[in-house]
Amino acid sequence: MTLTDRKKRILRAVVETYIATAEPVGSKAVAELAGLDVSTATIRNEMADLTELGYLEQPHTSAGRVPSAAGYRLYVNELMDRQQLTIQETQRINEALNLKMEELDRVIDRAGKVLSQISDYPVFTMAAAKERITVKRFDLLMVEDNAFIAVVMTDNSVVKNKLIRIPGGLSDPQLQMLSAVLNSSFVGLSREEMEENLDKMETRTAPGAFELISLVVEFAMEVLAGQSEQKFRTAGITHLLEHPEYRSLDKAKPLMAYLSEESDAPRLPATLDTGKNMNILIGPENVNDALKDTSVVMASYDIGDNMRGVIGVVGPTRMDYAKVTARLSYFADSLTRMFGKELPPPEEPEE
Amino acid sequence: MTLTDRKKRILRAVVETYIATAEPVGSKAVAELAGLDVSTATIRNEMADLTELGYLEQPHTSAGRVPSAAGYRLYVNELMDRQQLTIQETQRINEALNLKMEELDRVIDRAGKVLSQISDYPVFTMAAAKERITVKRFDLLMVEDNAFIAVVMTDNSVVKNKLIRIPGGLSDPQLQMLSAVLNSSFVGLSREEMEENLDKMETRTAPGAFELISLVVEFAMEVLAGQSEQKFRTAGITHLLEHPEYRSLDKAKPLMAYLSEESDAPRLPATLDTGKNMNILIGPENVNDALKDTSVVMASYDIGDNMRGVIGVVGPTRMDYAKVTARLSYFADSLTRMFGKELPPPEEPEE
DNA sequence: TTTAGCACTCAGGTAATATGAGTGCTAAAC
DNA sequence: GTTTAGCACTCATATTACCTGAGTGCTAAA
Repeated sequence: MTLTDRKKRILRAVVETYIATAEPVGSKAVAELAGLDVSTATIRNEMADLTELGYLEQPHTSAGRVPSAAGYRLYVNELMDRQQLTIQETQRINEALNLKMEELDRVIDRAGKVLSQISDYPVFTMAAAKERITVKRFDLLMVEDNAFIAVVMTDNSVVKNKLIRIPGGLSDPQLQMLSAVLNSSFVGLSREEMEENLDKMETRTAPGAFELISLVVEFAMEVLAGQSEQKFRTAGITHLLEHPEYRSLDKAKPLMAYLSEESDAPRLPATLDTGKNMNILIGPENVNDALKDTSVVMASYDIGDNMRGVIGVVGPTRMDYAKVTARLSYFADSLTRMFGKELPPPEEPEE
Repeated sequence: MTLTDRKKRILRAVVETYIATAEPVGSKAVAELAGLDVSTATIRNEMADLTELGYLEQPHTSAGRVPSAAGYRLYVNELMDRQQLTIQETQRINEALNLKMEELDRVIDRAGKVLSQISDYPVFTMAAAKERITVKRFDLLMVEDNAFIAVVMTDNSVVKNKLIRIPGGLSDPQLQMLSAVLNSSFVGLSREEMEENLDKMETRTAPGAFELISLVVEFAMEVLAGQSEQKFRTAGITHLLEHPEYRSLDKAKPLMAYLSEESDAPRLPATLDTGKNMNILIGPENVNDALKDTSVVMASYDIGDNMRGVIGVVGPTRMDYAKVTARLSYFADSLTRMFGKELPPPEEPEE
């Protein structure tokens, strides 16, 4: 059972004016906006039907209509126009991403900030390794007599280092020995495997040597843990306060606390339909309690070989989905392209 | 001209009850609280005097009194009791700081988060190099044939690395040559000096070699820049919303935007009296516009040899100064001690 | 110098009332 | 069957008037 064309146009008009005004929409406003050339009474009848069908809701008897979650869903799936970005916006995005010589984390942070600015909603980002990562190689560099730098390179080309001090001092041959052990016994192992291996080694190695080895291996394990850990970051949370649904602090506080990682609730995408590269979760579709009255639009992108990132926009259910999805998908494509995947070039907006 | 003892006790009572209740304080409340055994009429006379002198203010004729900035100042300087921390709090702080194996940034972040939790106000942190820093040493490690890792160590013992790809590939002798040039010509130089040196070198070096050199030197310059840059971070900004002065969003928004680095205003401590290690700025004493109705309590601490950090608490002028200063000074001492300075052990609170 | 007493002020709460946008329903028109 | 004009009804919100009470300053007596 699909809706008549007229019902769809009316629903669309309701959703769009409600998104714009945040006030319940009456039959008169729809009559003017939907361009249907029928009277308000007809519209009222249609709106009554739509309410019956569960696409609209009525805050109280004598008020206009407001879209329900199902109404937004239908709008997002079928009714919404694809928006074009302005040239300024695409330039802004490209500038933000085209800075070279930056670390991955900083690029992602910057991306979140810019997306937040051009969408006027808070933005979150996450990045994590897709699968098992291992150490590809260890390097040790002597510094003075009582310290060395351990350099660990993972198979997703992340390089981390740490300055390790040894009170007793260390000779050059000792260092080479250490390096040999590390590179022969701990390369190609996952975090868990490293731990096992270290345990086995403990009994059949001289205590002094073992201590050295475990210092470096523990650092490597940390690096691996850091790679598979989900790094949740946010930008622009104060944009929340611009929307009337968060004018009351009781509403705003929990969500802001959640986003700024002051609450311990699990981080966002419990559900991420990996088939599609753009996901929209509307209000109650969110599993997480803090997000029940909130919509989330998110996209995923690939980082290098073995990592995957998610970038998403958070806002009231009355979110400007058309605007947000357009900007977000451009962003996600740009990020993927930037990290090396070849994609067809994005449609450039016309002058 | 100093105030009579009675006036001081009255002022103190007003400040403390106003801090606790956020409501203008009347003569009756003061009579009960200040323990002075005089009538409310007497108190009224004294409060009229204090208003005359500029220590108190009256929102409107028939309301109680509220401390002025000068009133808070006097309270902070002379009247305030030193608070003791509870054992739980000191344990909390120590736990938060005693995690080894963490990077500096993460320790500071964690410190901000915990301070915010135990003080119920937003917290900011900054860290920056005190003076000129230079590169102490370059190391280059070959990775496969067309890439190497550049490891840069600065004289404040920070080590950073970067994976550099060279499309053409690079031989081992070439790499050793590069390392020799870097270590002989760019060690001990500041960022600016490096830049000069690089310019000079351009004319009298083979283009291919120069390109390689500048790739690494530019990375080193970035590292140095990152060290002297002020890293401004915040934690717990949503605590703002718990205080009635920020119940209205018009008040809360600009300050939150400022703190979450969404505004471009210059970061905090324009004034940091480096003589003392604890600074309190009350309302209009803040130069920055976004902080005009806000108080800032901050402390500085030393990080290793050549760096200095600032950690501070932001809140309404009606801030619980006694509570905040006690916690903050314990924190700053702990941080300094943690980074190696020997200090007399802090007074442990009694059971 | 302190205190009791008193008239005065004024922000904030409560209740009463008005407004008007929007509805559903009916009956006539198309 | 569909559409529309008309009308009575609903109810959130704005407006207004009024009341309350905490707190004040001042005066005159202790």
